[in-house]
Amino acid sequence: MPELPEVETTRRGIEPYLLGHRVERVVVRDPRLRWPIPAELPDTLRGQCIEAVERRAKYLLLRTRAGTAILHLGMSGSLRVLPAQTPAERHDHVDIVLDSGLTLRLRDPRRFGAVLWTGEDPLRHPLLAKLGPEPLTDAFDGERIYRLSRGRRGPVKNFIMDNHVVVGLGNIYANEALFRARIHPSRAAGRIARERYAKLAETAKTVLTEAIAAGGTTLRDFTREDGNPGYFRIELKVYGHAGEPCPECGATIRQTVIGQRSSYYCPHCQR
DNA sequence: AGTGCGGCCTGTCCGC
DNA sequence: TGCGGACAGGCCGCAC
Repeated sequence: MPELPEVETTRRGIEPYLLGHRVERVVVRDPRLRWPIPAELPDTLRGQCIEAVERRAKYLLLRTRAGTAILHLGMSGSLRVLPAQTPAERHDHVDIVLDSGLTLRLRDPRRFGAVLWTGEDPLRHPLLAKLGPEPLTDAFDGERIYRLSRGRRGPVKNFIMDNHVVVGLGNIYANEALFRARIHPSRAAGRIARERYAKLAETAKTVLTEAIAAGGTTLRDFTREDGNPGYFRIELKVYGHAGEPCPECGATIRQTVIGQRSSYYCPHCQR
């Protein structure tokens, strides 16, 4: 599923094809995403020039003078840039056709994604207004999460995956960041020292930065039919490695369920 | 306010 | 070989 690094790589991949281009038409083949695609979106977006392609958390923002399209890829969504006449396949739900003859095509088999529209400041949109800081900015640091964590009794893994605390730490990168910080995923968030949170903020930044860099080096050609976003081949040290030896100490990596999510950790390194 | 969890979806994999 | 069922997962929104 697209996590923050994939979304950021997608943003960088599609941006050159969108920026400064006018929307010729919008084709909605299936409006049934997480929320229905607003019926008026095609008419509203048509004729608009795309002035910016931004990302906030895992939302992509296509800014125009009239308003902003808000896209989310959910778990299975992907965006590609194709010649507009390329036949749509199964699960290709939306086309944003540009004056260049290319189209931005959204595919989302599981339809957990979203395409919304707002005429106001998108950062004030209900879905975005209460989000925590971006993980790769100075607003996210150990001090902040240490403060927010006081009194929290739930597992630290749930805590750092909470979008009000920090955005963009999905299941995979939460597992990896906790491993690198040597923190046990089910430890109560409120019972972790300040210095350990400083370390966690640092490892979270590092793992996300590495993943974005990997996305850059393996950058798919977004204009190609097979330019299909997938997992980045960064080296995941614990995620998906249950039963294998820990790369640090050789103990067997364990898998458990925390907050209804698969969690991987080294029982020896992580406390 | 914090926490837990149901629900939305479909492709993939497993066991029978 | 076919088929049912479990599983995966972001994240909203509700219940406690």
